[in-house]
Amino acid sequence: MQDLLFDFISKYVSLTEEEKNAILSLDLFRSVKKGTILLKEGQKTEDSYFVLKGCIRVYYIIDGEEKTTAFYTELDALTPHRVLNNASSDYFISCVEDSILLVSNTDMEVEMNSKFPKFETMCRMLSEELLAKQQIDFDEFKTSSPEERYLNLLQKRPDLIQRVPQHQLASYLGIKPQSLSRLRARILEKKS
Amino acid sequence: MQDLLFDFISKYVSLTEEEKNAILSLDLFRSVKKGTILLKEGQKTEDSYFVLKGCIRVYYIIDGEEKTTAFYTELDALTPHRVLNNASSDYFISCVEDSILLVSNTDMEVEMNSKFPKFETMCRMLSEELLAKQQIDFDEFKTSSPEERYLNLLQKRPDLIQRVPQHQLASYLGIKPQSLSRLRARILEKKS
DNA sequence: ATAACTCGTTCACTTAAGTTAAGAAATACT
DNA sequence: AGTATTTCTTAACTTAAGTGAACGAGTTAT
Repeated sequence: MQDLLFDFISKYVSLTEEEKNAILSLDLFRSVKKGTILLKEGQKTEDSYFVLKGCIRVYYIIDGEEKTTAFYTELDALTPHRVLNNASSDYFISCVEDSILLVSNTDMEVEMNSKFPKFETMCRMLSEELLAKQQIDFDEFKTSSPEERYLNLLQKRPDLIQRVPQHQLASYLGIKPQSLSRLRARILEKKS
Repeated sequence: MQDLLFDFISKYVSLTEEEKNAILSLDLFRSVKKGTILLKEGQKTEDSYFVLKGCIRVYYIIDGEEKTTAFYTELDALTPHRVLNNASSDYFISCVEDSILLVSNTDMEVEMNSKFPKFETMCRMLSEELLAKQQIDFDEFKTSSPEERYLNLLQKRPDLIQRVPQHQLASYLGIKPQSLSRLRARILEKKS
């Protein structure tokens, strides 16, 4: 499990054994049961999550309805929004499956950043990469229809469609569960 | 114009006069005429833009149609996607108005990052902030209808609706120009 | 000044998503 | 096992967005 982490880090910077031990000594690994709510609406957590195994999701409750906006699976990093001024747009983070996560908080990061410049370099590279990826995802979302989004997801993250409830997937695609069912039936019809 | 830049930077790190001069000596300021295309589909520019005055937009051409996905105005930073493997999703950057931009490239950034740790800290903080903001924007987009998106935009960036052509705004909202016209008519009707 | 183009709006029609409701299938509960 | 709950699908109807076409206003070009 630790190897997964260090392999990931090695894509950005190379660590010495001492640095690896420094990270391990922070004791960041955490096992989380399916259904656990990591962050409730209104709470102000500064924790960041890195998924080693499993799946977590971000959702809002708007007019009493759950709206899922993101899924994070193996080797995905979730950095919180840290909503600045607007209090209304609060969200939840919950565990879709039993998962193994790496949990860090801001204080820890600030300390690591000042202690090891390497760490700051990695954080910069990682956020730049996440920003770029998210820009592409956002652009794709804007420029395609729900049906195209579904087909796109089928290509890029086929596992998600299996491991995640349909109604959560639906709002992730920006539609209602009923529309997703219909949309899938439509696609099957076209194929035949 | 330089003050705008240094005021912006001062939100993240404090610079000495020497550091300020180092930045100025890079000669990054650039005046750009309305309609200028800064990046053409297929080109591989590593330039980043920071808008001091004016407005630039990002768009794709899909099936012969322009799809605008982003507008950057005063004090917005545009970092390129640097599409990794997928060549098909290429985009354009063009000038909506006569603008004054700050243009930097990757080489420059790499040099500055290694020379001044402060600069790297600023870049990290900036990307983290941009990432968080974009996550919120993306979530809002996913969880709202075209009409809600328009009303939302009216609140948050009322200037955009004035300074940008309607058909560009439409695709930015994820709809066709005709739908935007209709939607606006609908809203006016409701008010009366 | 006229012609060509772009831009925004409107209309009629088509298509797809939202809504409400009902029922089947799978899961969790005790 | 049997009940309750959640999840998924289907259907009928409503609402809104997509499409194709037409029109006037404003802009650009010649």
